[in-house]
Amino acid sequence: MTGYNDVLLRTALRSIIDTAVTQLVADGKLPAEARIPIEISDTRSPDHGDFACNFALTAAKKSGLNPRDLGQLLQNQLPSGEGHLIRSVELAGPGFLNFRLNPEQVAAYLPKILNLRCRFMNSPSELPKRLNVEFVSVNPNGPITVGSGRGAAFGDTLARVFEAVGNHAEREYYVNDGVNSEQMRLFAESVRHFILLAASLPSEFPDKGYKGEYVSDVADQALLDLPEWIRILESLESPAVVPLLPPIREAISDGKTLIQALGPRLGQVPVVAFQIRSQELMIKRQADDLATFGVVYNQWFSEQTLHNSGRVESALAQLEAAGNSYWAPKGRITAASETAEMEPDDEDAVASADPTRNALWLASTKFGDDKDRVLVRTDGRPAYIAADVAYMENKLGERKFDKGYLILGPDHHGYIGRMNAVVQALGYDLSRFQIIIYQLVRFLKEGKPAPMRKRDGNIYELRDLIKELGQSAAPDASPDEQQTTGRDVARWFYLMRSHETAMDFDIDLATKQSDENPVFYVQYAHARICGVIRKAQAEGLSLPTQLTVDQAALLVHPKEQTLIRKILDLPNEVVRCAEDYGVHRITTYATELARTYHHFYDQCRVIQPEEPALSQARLGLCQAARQTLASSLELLGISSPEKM
RNA sequence: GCGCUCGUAGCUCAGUGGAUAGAGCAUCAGCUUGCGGAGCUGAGGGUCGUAGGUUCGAGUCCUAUCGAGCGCACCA
Repeated sequence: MTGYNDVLLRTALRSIIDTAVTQLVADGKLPAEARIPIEISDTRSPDHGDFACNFALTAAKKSGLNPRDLGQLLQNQLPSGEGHLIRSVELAGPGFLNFRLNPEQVAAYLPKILNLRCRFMNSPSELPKRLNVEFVSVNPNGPITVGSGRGAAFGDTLARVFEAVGNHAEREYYVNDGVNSEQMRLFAESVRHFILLAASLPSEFPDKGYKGEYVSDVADQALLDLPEWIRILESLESPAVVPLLPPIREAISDGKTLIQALGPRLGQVPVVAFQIRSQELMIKRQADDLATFGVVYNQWFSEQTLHNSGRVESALAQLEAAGNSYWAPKGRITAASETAEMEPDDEDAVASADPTRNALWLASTKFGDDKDRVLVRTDGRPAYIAADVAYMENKLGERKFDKGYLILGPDHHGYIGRMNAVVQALGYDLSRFQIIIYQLVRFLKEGKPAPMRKRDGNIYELRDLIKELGQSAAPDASPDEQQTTGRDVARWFYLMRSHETAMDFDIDLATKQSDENPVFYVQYAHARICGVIRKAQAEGLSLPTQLTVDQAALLVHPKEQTLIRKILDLPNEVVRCAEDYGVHRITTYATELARTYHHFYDQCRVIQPEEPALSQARLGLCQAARQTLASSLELLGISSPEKM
């Protein structure tokens, strides 16, 4: 079985050097401490060769030699010259070893790449892991905003990267649908207000209610789908709603709306019914928007099911049994490094005197959190974090994921301490849980920050951004094509920067100058290759899906060599991304690969009837470049057009 | 006040402890009787916020400091 490690040029070099060092140690020329991990790096300029190694510098002290002498020793030990991967080794500067490779040896990797097709494969030495990536998870009382877009693009691409290196990655969305949520009730009351208004019934807009356009959208939609109302009202099992059922049933066959069905009796529909229906509609809207963005979840996990199934209760019992929670009055300060003693007010004094008004606390300071957290409030209702405890137990215990990742926005970094504490309080190793925080993305319109805050009635939604980018970048395209283009541009812009950096997204620039967009530069390279392949086939050349080593050995032109080496680097980049989550490097890589191809194209004519063998070899190189570009774009969730 | 994150070219940002700090956009100058010019070549542009420290070597690691953003609920 061929794994990606077998096609890594760097891996081969590393192993050659490692073997040489091992031999030197065995011969007693180096102490055993000199055996350190080998690093292969790019050279700064072609004058320095193809690859460099800093072994002599890093291992000098441990070997008791000066770097130049150590470099000399290693240089003499390395196999090089005709027939070897390494043609020559140079000792340079303070002790770098610079390698020049034999071109035909490099070209021999091309057939391996072609055999792999577009797929990465798991390294045979490691078992695939079951990973869970939770991201976006905004409450079902608002749409997917352009702010959440960064988390959506990042989380989805990270999952793709995990899969590319051979793991199973499940994308998960946690739905905060707890029926006791005050925010959700307020959202339901807002929707209800719009519906009563539409029915010309008296209604007052709730205090601090939700105003955005999407709220009235949800209200409009809620009026249709009468069977859903039947289902919800029946599930309430309340005698009060029984009289409402017949008129709704009747209206279904007449094709009427809820208003026409109930008229003034609309006011008798309980708020909880509005809460369930508006929540369902909001979740569907979120799922639709994310699907448009290329993000499809394996699991929409409902918080309420944790309460209904008793999992919250049992998780809390588990904490208590482990001694990681305790009952104590309100306002108790438990931080170990205490500076400001809080004076209990009168109400606290009453609570302290009355044990029935104690709250259940998570002893999270035991696990490094800066304060203990309330699990169950003094009124007996579970706090939000109680469901989190059950959810974490469900992920790591019940569903047994090897590792859970939680992607959060910059406003949530306060969660790190408490969530890490929850994991440990449940008895799990912290290595099975990782929170990744992405930084703020600020949208500029006409040079000013574009408003996108929830509940200000002026929400900038992800769907708007996709539409806007698609229309301006492809004004003559069909709506479907515009949507794809908008998605491609948006995902690229979100992903081209490190998730650790706060970035500005200048919408005017992204729309006006979309022709100059780097995503088109990369996609154009792919389309150009497809054009060359089409032309070659029209001229009777066959597209090689396989090359022999002898055929590939013709590819010794510097631009061909650079292109092959760049192609071989993708697995290396992907592995790094899986390790440190820096998925933005894929965009950098794709841009570099596209540029390297354009350079090759400029100097190496592919289709040359008088040179059939070379044409075939170059066509094989084109195919490998096309595969690799398409793989990179696929990791980013961006399309690889064959024509533009 | 405590905590997290970030300060790199005019702008937006890359940058595995390594050699002369890079790309895109913007500015300027060039390239085509040939496979897609949405391309290629070149030029200008930098006190890597500041000051110490660690080491053979620091944009990168540590400390301090200045500046910016965000978070510090019996909300979810």
